Amino acid sequence: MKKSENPLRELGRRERQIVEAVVKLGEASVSQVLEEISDPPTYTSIRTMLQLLVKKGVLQFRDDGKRYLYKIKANQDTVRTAAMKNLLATFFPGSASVAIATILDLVGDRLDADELDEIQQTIDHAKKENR
Amino acid sequence: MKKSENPLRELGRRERQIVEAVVKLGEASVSQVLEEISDPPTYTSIRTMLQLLVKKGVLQFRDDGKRYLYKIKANQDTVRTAAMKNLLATFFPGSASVAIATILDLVGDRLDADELDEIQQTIDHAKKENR
DNA sequence: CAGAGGGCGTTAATATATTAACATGTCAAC
DNA sequence: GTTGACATGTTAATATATTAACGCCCTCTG
Repeated sequence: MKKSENPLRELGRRERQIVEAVVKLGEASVSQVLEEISDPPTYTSIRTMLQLLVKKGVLQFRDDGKRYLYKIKANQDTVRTAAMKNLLATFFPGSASVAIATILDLVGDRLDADELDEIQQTIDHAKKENR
Repeated sequence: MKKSENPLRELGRRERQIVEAVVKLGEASVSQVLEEISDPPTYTSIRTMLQLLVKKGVLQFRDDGKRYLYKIKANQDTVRTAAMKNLLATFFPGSASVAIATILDLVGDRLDADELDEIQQTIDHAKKENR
């Protein structure tokens, strides 16, 4: 099967939806994926897709007692970074600050002081790097 | 055709790729989309997809002399925000700071002082809001 | 132990996405 | 004025994604 820098971009609608569910859950059974999806097909269909995605090399699975648990094959961080990179290039070309503003806007209230501090530190760090 | 909060999520592989190209370019002709895509099919194929996407209500087009220019139908900001929201929920569940750190990491060197200041101001603003 | 619930393996049918051929039209250059 | 580049309209073939049926195997429970 074909290998890509960003396997997530090579997928169809449903495939993508399922992979995203798995990524979000970290590691998931068929049932969990089923619950995660808002407009799900049958249990069997999801299972077929998961198998297909394994065959394509996007997911991997392991035995957990009597059922399987699926997770993404590539490194989590790699996938995250690739996804963010793509998003920036597509929706926020050359304006990191706008992207960050959008995040802050989205997170809104649910942002506690600790997280804000973490972000502040990250910024400070970037400033030093850039000096 | 069906309408969705986030039309980008309803698309197949190629459809998505094409829409992303259009979004990135803001407004684009068939040729421009063709150039934007790394592994493009024929000119005619892209044209068919663009037409289909118009029929689906994802894109709109207008006459520009002898050719058409396509752009996304929904509001740009809405699309941006929806895309970011989805990315956060999927890849950075509950960790806005990690997402921001990832951005800063990605942007890296290409980040000039002005942009850093803008970001800083955004953070400051968020801090006040949150007090 | 019979039956229900839940899981997997295999295979097939269907829907949709994807690619592209063919016919036409326009404009600019030779 | 004829040719070539580039554009569109229409229609069809093909590939792929998507859905799901069917059969079998466990394990729990009445």
